[in-house]
Amino acid sequence: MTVTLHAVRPPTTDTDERLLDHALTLFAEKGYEAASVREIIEATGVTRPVLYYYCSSKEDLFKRLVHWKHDEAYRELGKNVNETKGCTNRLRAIMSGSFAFCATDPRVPRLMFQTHFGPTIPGISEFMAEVAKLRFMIVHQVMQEGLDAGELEGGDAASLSLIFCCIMDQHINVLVRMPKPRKRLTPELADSLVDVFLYGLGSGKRSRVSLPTFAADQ
Amino acid sequence: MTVTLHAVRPPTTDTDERLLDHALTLFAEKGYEAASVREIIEATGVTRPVLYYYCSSKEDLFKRLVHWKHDEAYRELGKNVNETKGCTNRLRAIMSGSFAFCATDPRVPRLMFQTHFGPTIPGISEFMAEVAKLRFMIVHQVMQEGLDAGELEGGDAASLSLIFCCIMDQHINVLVRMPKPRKRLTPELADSLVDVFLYGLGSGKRSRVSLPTFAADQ
DNA sequence: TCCGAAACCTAACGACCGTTAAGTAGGTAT
DNA sequence: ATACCTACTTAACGGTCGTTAGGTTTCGGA
Repeated sequence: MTVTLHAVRPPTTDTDERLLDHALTLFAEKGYEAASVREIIEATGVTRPVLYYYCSSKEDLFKRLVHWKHDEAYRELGKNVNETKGCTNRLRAIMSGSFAFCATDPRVPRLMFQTHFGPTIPGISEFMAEVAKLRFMIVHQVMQEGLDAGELEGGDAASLSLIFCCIMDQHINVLVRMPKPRKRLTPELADSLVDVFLYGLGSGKRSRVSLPTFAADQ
Repeated sequence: MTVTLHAVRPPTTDTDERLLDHALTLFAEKGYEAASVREIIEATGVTRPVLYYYCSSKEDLFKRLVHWKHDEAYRELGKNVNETKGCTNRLRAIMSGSFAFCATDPRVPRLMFQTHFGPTIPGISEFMAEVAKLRFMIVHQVMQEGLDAGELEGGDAASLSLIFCCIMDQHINVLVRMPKPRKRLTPELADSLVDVFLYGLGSGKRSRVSLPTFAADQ
């Protein structure tokens, strides 16, 4: 049981895709546990065994859905970052690119974050941690380059990445739950938040920040 | 149904308190929905009607528990802030005070954040939003004072509070899920994160940050 | 000594959950 | 025509959930 399917299986038929899409809507709205397969198949307009015809279980349905949407976002983000030069610009690309993707379909970040930050669900939480790690590594690499190039200072790449992701993810997480997230997750806000990350919000004389080392173990 | 009990009802008997404490453990570990009343009463060593003797429902059990622990933290935090003068020092007091409280009993932040950021649960999510707002208002007031005193600049009090809470809450949320959170949520890290908030992590010349206005409506 | 409230028990209730056994319509290759 | 695969159907299965009806013990006050 709970065999991880590493192979990505995008939707094959129209019914299949509608099933995944309605699953996205309901999972994003009520969470993995609270959204029942009965609701999903009812919204899609099919019967229950149809779902089990395309997916081996509810867990498999969820993973197919996340893979489907995540790969889309991940490909786009990676491309944007590679086309950009310099740490600051790359951070802006990550932040505004993520904002843009989340603004186009708020269901995706709603599902991602509430599953990632919500209660532990056996089989699901580990999967989401893996998915989140992929995105974190992009940020981590940009931070390391920024430190090596002398554009950043004050801590190791892991600490800096954590702070950056705190600001980015929580803004998405909070704003996407408010009305009209499209009006809130703007490129202007993204650029300003990168500025906050780089220069802070104090009016006083610039001080040298020195974060404690981030210990992965212990 | 779902009548909000505004009156706080702290534990009355030993059994009552043990019930709330084991509920905290299980809610923090598995989440509100996944932790069943059967598990809670089993861990406590009583039978099911005992739970319904002290609480009118599972939802009431949860709210009593959150009130119990939150009031404790809230009183302590408010006292620490009032004893401190100056925006920077107050922010340090909030951050390190929150870190200290969360380090003493990681179950509390685990329950708080996973319920607040997790999937919407009717009756519970609204309650948690109210609870979270109390803490946010403390931060908001300190930010407003900092702006008025000229210690802060670059945005309105709501935007600044959101950024500060992003950094603080997500660090708690992430670190409290890792092993030995007591070793991670240190006063040193708290002070450093306040420095990051004030001065940023860029090595370049100080730039003036200007966040877009935070619109509560629209 | 009797009473009643507080603190507990046993034993079910109905509702919903994820899942599946078994069968069928429709197209396609042999 | 027949065998076969895909895409679906009806109708249940066993399990867990939150909750409660109704009875028992304990014990301080009248």
